[in-house]
Amino acid sequence: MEVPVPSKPLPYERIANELRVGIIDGRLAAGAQLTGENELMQRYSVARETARKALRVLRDEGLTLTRRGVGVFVRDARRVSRHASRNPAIAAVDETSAGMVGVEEVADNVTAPEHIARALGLREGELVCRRVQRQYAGVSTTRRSALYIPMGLAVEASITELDFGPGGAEARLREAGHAPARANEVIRVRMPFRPEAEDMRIEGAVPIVTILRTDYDRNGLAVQASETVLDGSRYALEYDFPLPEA
Amino acid sequence: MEVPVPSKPLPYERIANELRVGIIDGRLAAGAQLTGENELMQRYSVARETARKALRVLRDEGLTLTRRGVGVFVRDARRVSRHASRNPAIAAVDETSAGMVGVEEVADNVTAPEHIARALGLREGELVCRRVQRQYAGVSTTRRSALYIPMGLAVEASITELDFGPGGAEARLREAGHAPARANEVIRVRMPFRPEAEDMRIEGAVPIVTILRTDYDRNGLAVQASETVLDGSRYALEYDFPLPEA
DNA sequence: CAGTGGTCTAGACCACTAG
DNA sequence: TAGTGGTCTAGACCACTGT
Repeated sequence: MEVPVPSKPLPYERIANELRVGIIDGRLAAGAQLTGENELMQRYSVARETARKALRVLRDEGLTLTRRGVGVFVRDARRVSRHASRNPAIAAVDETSAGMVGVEEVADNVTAPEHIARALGLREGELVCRRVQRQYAGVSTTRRSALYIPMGLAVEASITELDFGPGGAEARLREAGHAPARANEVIRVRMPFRPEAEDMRIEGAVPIVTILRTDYDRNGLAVQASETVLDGSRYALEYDFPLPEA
Repeated sequence: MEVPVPSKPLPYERIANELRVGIIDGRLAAGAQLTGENELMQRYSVARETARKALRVLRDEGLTLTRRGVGVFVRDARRVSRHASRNPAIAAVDETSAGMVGVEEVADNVTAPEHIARALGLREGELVCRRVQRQYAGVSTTRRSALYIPMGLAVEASITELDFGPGGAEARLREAGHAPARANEVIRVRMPFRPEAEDMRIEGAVPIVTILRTDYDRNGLAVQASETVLDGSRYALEYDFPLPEA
């Protein structure tokens, strides 16, 4: 191990460390307010930017959440489970956040984006029926998703713009004999870009999870593909799957 | 929409935006060096900290990687696929990174941590056989994992410390009639803590993925549980699973 | 209004890397 | 040694929030 011993922590590191243990060991519970910049400056005899830097470390670790003009607070680390095999995958909408919860939804027909075309086995430029959803929980968006169905199938299953009918696209596909029998999901994780974070009203340093899902009917035909973006701090993703024999 | 128009971007935002589009549209390819602090100061007539702040935005978005004394560079966004149903789940070790690749491994017997005991259906304080792995790719650790097997099963399957035999624990369990038949995985995403990031030699703002996996034999007995920590920027996780009839 | 965090400056010193 | 990024200071002004 050529790891150099941490020797003497820098001022901002020392402050960050002390605050962090307070959070992790529970002395500072979720929602609790941290010592502010001004008091940190006095208590540790450091300059403004140094106190700020310490607080920035914690925010970058996703431990805190900053409210301008108010203060710095410990984040709520609770998560909602998303079980991929279930329908709907997200059973309960985030109960942790007070305030209104809802889903915004629009539908239209577009030419399939490249990666969606690939997932659905379509040729470039083919039409798909698209439904875009946006889920709110409290003040922030917790989920954004786009569902794509090949145009031919959509027509066959009587799926039209603006109205997927009772039970959603699932039910229509089922009625048309294309009930989804198995699915594939590809998960990617990354940090949101700044404009994106604002759009999703993501606060602090929170990773984003993107899920590209493809559903197949019992004949192996790709019947729908969806792309979902989740606030990574609010979900736990769960999968159940069989293992191959050999 | 009550979203206020961005009006006039702040100096640091403007700099960050210009650099970002350069990266996203490909003018600045992976590995390319960005304009440094000093030149940004002159080119935009801003102070040190302002130029630094612009660069920090990109680093926080996981787009760049900073090498002290050298410069700021565009990250390589390529990922390795981890297919949960396959064995091993990670087919190819990161081909993108030159340099040595390897796995460090130690095994011992310990009392099961609480969440592992829960996953394996053990009572608190029961013994498990543990194997800890650490995978390197180039300079950085790309994976850390701990595998737990109930002591009783480990004995039955002739799994001992320091030597899991050819084919690993899988093969031993199989021979003992406890071949894993299905698995459950729970995925969580978060930002690494500072000490943790140093330990994993994670550079820049990169989310971490933790996977808690439990394998069951055909009788539904939990035969092994594992906890894996991945550098979220380097992997794409893939799942294939059947969907329920109803 | 007082208190909070957000941005910015000008200048200093340090640590690391390469040629 | 020259050039890079990392830390820190002291002070300024702004924007937002609550009372």
